[in-house]
Amino acid sequence: KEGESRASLGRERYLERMRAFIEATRTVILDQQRRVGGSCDWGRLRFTMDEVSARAVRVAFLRLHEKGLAYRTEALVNWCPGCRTSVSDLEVLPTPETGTLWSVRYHLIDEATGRPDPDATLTVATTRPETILGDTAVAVHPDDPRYAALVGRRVRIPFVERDVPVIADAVVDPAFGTGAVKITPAHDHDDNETGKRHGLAMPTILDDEARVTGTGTPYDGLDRYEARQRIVADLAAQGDLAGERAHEMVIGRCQRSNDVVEPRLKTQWFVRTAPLAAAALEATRSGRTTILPARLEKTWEHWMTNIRDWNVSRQLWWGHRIPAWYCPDGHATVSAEPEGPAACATCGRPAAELVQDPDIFDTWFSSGLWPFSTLGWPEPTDDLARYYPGSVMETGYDILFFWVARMMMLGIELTGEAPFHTVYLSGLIRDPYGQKLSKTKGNTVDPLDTIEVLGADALRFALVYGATPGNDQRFGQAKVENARNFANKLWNATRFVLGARPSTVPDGSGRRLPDPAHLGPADRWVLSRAAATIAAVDHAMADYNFGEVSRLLYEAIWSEYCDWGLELAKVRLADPDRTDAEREATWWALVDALDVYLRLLHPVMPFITERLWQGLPHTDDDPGLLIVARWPGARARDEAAEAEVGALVELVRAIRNARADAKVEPAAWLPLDVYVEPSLGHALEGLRPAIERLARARPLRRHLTPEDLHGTASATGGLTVIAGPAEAIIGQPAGEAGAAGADRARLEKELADTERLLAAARARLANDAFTSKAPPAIVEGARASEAELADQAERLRDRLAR
RNA sequence: GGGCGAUUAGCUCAGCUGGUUAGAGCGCAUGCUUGACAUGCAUGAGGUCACUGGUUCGAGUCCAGUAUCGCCCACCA
Repeated sequence: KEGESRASLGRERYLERMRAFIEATRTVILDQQRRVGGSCDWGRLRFTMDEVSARAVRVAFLRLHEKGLAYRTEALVNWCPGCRTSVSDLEVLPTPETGTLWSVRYHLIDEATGRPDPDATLTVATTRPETILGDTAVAVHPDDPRYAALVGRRVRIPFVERDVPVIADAVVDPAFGTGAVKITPAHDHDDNETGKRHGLAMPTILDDEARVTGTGTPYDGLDRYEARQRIVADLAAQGDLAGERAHEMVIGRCQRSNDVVEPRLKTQWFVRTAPLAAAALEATRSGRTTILPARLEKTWEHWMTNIRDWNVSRQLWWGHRIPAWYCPDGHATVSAEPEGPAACATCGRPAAELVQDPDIFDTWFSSGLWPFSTLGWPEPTDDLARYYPGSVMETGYDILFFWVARMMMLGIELTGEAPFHTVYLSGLIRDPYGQKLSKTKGNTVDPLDTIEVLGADALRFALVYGATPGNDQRFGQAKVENARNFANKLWNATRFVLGARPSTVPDGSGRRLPDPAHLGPADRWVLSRAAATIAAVDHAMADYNFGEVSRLLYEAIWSEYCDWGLELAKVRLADPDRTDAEREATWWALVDALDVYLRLLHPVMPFITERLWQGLPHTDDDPGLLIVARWPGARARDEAAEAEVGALVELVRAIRNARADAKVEPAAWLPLDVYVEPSLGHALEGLRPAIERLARARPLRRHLTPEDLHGTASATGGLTVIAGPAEAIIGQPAGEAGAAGADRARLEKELADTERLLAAARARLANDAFTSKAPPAIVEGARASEAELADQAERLRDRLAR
């Protein structure tokens, strides 16, 4: 609630609030579930706070501690004064800001008198003057001639009146500021390292809320920023402020509270990451775990090789409490038992005298155990044996380090096996303007709102459709609408198929496969395209290319199955010349292909495919639920049928183009005749009714021969169409003249295009380098293409000559 | 400072190991109450694949460099 914080509530009321929150969340989820239907076993869906995973956390920590991989020490940690807790390196966000760089004069100590020399000064540059109070040295670069003589001398720190040495350290950049750096080992990561190298004292001068403390100066009790102002003013007053200027810098802010993080010395628990990271690296390098996309493996390598020890202590209240108990002498005992150890492991003091660490674990510590703690680890449960290690971890690349890295490190250490063989990293969803979704910007999308309007399948399909591994995608309503339209298309296609059942197939009859003996070319084409789609989808799936999977299915279902398959089937089903057996075969082919598509699409659109699939005829051994139905196996394609229908598609498209070009009334049914080259003639002959229907033409009583094919169009004022191995003449409706000229112009343009391509093809083939160096298959393809173009050009010329 | 990604149609994006004329959706234009679907159908316009150079018979694709945008990592006070 607004205005309530961990600090204002106190521990008990805080925890009470949190429990209430979780209960409320649970109510919402249950309510959703009730609306959607289905059931949920709450016994198996537990928050990680419950006793099962709590035990996993304690045991994990105990094991790490026993191996010396968890240790407690005073070290510099990132401290958020707002949250009053330490945070991990990853939770500190570097934020560019304009600050001030002040130059401050420190007075050198006159070695003779032991007093500061009023005239001899060393000027240091700092963005944080308040930390002067914690300075224990001034550092210069060892090779800096300006300061060579000063190394080893002492300067006086103002206000605290402390004398500190001038030291030489290569960390100093002589070109920055004055080339002299004040060293505050307790409040800066660099300075801390320098301090350790030189054995400097590390006085802490800021308390938990970032107020100055323990300096013995009047600044004690002031907030850090107030102290900064006062110190700058006081330095100026006493003439020791040498200058100030604006300075672009990067400041660390707390991911949660946005407060400026202060490095502080704290006694905390750490996990030694070097050996864990080495094992995680070994897993990826050996290929036992693969990171996708592969380029992110580089990032992973870099991070894992530069990782620092992990501070796991948090001074928060909601979380797994660290299972360490301390005796009055400060000995730490780690125990996996909830009530703690019976006695101090070091000195044997009884449990009654021990006090548990008040801190809790970093949330990613327990999350890092998730792949096995959820399966009952450390108990050797059946679930663990069966489901660990897992297979694929899918998550956004933004938590590769936060979560995946921790799961890998802890998983390998505690179970001996990497928790998954593949890490698939998806991109992030951005808003339509490319902005990162964020609550503060208010550009977040509630999926439930989208689902309410356009459906869960549409949302899911849209997200998968746009996904390329590791690449962000902009997300807008339009994409979901397109996916919704696709769902609608699928729905209607299924409705059509079910409604087109031949009367000779009894309602409710079991599933049958189409009888090959009675299939027409269009039917064989439908089945062949389904076979091709199975292969393509399998291939894309194996590559984790889910975007490609959805694109393949969209294309196959909409542009092939619906646009041509169903249209061709309509003709055949309505054709009085076909036998019942043929109509049945056609229908069963439609059902079969639809069944395949629904199965393939199910992972991407689970709800609608399930619903539609259940309405299809089934065999006795179908499970009745698509979600557990078999994935389609590989099938043979029918090259001949694909060529035949391919030619049909080409011809029909050409006819439609010609009609559109000539602006023939769409409603006009033109007389049509088709001449097909003998090689394909027979099959297209069988598809004649389909061509007529799809081209909106009606049959001519007399079929044309090659001889009178030429001449008919101009004679009748009709249109000539030449497409691949087929030619067609469509006649003008009576009373409409003038198309002959348009027909001629169109054919001339087509001839020009064809000749341009033909010239290019011939030039390529005339190039010896091409024919000698290109692979034979490519050259063959070029030859075939050249022949085809030459033929086409020849026919167009012939046509125009008459 | 280091590393990585992106740059393809007006917009959002595909384009797998280089191979004939570079694709989709949306948008746009024209026309359609086609007995599954107007959440649809048909047809069309629209691209020097950021730039420069290189490798190759052949480059959106490979290499080098440049520019712009973005992300990650990093101890410049």
